[in-house]
Amino acid sequence: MVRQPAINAQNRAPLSTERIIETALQIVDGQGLSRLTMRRLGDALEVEAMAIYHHLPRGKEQLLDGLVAHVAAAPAAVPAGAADGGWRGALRSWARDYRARLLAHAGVLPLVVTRRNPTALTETVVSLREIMRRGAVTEDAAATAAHTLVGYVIGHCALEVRGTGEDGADRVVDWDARFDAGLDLVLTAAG
Amino acid sequence: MVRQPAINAQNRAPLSTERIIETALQIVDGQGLSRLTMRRLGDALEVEAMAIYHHLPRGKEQLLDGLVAHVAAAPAAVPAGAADGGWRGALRSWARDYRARLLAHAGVLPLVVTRRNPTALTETVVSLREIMRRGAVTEDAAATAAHTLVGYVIGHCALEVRGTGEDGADRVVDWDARFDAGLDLVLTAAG
DNA sequence: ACCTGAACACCGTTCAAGT
DNA sequence: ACCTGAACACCGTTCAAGT
Repeated sequence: MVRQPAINAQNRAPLSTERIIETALQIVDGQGLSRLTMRRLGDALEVEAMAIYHHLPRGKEQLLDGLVAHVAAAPAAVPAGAADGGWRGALRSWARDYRARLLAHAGVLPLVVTRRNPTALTETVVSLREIMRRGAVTEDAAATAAHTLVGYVIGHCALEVRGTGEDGADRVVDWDARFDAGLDLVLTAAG
Repeated sequence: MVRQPAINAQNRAPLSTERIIETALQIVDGQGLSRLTMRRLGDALEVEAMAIYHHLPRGKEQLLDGLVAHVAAAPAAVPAGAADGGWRGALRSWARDYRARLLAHAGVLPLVVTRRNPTALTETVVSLREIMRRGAVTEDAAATAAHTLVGYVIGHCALEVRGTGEDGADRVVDWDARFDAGLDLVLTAAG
């Protein structure tokens, strides 16, 4: 048995920014955003809370920014060649994936919505515009449609996690179907 | 001079739920959501923080719910007769007003997005569906379009306050124009 | 370099007490 | 009925100290 450099004297994996962010996301997903505290995060990492500051000098602000970057940065894949469904199909499947991602981490949605984190959503919007530009959509129309699409996806997810309850208590809303229907409206109008 | 029942012995207007909510909104608009604390709110109301609990027994939770209800509950006006622009025009002007409202109170946007507050958005969604039903849109299409529209408006506002910055540092985005353009896409597709 | 421990200035909330 | 004051169990963060 030679030494294992990834394990320190206390037999624990050493702290890393990535492990901190992932553990924080577990807490948010499991217990909600309000239960994410530096002290609890320290406990989950089996470390004193203050150790976190060594990896995230800006403290909790930086932690929350990291969470947003981790879930909101999901660029769309540019379809290889003339893929089936064309650029609309590529945008549709991106939108479905992105929605699934946001709903899986609904606790961070308020952060995604209002944290001023340029890089996180920027890549995503740029990738959407690129897909449309290749689909021969004019630059202006692509810019508008990209914002419309991202706005729709985020906004609809927000409605879903809130539950608008406009059908009374008993009638159930089929959110999957409703999302797809609204997505069709947006994609049909784009370009 | 007869007695002024609205002024108490300490020469202050008595506390009321409405005055509490409005003062809280002023703090959020002026200093941001993170600076809204019960103690600071008490200071602004010239009262001990604990006095607030007499009017809002559920404490800060109830306070935040009140803020959401105050800014997010804005039903659309049903157009009198066959107004100019028809139902699309009514929805368009509602959307513009609603956006202005959300941007004026951007600090509460994260609360609007994720607080489980049925009544606040429910009235709004119902009023939108009602307008479309009168415009001879089928019930299913109206339900979908209402969610699409509200989702778009909220999501777009979220993008605006974040600032996606996808055009680099110098090129400025005309958010007003972009919102209107996206709104046209959604309204054209609806019905 | 990486982590700890004690300390500071805050939080939200309870509860008994005042008027 | 309405508000106060002290107290409790938490926060995020700084800073000197340990290894």
